[in-house]
Amino acid sequence: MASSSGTPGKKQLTHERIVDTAARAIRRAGFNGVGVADIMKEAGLTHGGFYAHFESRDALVCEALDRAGRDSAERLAKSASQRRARGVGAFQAFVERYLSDAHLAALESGCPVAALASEIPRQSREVSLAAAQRVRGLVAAVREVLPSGTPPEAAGAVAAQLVGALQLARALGDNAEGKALLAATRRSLIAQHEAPPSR
Amino acid sequence: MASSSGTPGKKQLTHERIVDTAARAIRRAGFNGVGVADIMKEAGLTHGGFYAHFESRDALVCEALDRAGRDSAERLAKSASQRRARGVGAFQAFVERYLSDAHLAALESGCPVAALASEIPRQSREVSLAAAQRVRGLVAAVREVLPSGTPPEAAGAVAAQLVGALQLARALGDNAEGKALLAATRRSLIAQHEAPPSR
DNA sequence: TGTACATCAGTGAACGCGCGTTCACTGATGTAC
DNA sequence: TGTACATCAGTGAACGCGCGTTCACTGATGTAC
Repeated sequence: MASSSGTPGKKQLTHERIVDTAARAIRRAGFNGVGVADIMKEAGLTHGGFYAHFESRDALVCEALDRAGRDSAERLAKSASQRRARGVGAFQAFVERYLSDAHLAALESGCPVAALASEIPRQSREVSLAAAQRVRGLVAAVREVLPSGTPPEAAGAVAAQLVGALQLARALGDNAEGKALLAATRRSLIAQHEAPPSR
Repeated sequence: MASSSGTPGKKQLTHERIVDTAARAIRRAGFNGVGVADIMKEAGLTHGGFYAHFESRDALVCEALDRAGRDSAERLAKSASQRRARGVGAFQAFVERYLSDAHLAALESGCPVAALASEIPRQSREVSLAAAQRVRGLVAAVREVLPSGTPPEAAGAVAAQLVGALQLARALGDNAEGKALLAATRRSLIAQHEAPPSR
């Protein structure tokens, strides 16, 4: 009998590897842009074993969304906290990292909401519910860094601007045009929510 | 010999009907969510005749993007001008219509950028170039209604917020939660760009 | 300690299905004389 | 004016391909006695 809790076990490790691979793959290629066989191959397996790990492709996609959300939030928090250590406010640090040129280029390891948003309403109920949770997670993350004095309802509008800017910039291309849109959005957001005038 | 310019001719009429059908279909179902046969059927034809009208599926998608952009811009302008006739400023009218509950529900006839943005970087070169043009068109439309005094570079950031809000609201569902996000974004945008204090 | 058996993770061929694209054909319309 | 023929828009069967899913099987590991 394997350990039911505690250490992972071989199958669990494989399971996590598949989820991790899928989390990157769906951000890179879209919900329907990559097949079960591709994901398994990328994880170093053959496709036949897939259904020993997941009930369906959709079930994997749901797990992959969770993983992508957690993963991206972690990276973002880490990178933003480095910025805060240099005296930048929490909100500004978050915005500067979310709307960074690095995030523009990092589709595959970036925010899954930005990578997939317009496809969400077209997914199965199961998948779109999991994706809606990622949206709520992003809005909550924004709410936590809003400057004091900003009403918490503003979080949704800010999240919208973050997600939209990354998407429009990516649609324009990872070039001067896209980067200019990102930069303009950074400036707009930070100016709008800057600390009350020091006087 | 048919009229080379002027009146349409039967084939051209059919062509336009296919493009129109496709313009709605790709907004509803995504770039890859609807097949050639489905579109032809919806246009009242069989799929065999498709390649007499278009060189490839991608070629149709490009035409459909143009059509969707023009179509949506027209609706929006019309609806916003009605609002302006009642004394609302151009910027506010535009924002209120773009972020209306009606637009939230009208995926199929709404802004193609909001309907498709996150899929754009994954399309063929041909299609993603056509889609980037739609993004530029939207930014230009925003620029035209920016209140005087707002720097034109702000247009990209505003467009990002418009697109992002519609997408997040749709991801949350056409319900109270989605509508609340839309409403919060309307307020945020209008408050931020309101006419200079009347004094 | 050694043998026999059960379990388990993963393999690879096969299924039914829908896709984009091609092509030989049909029926209606227009033109030549 | 009437006949013969060319053109044209659209039809429907067929192609090769990739997908999600199923399943009989294999080889390694663990357990019983």
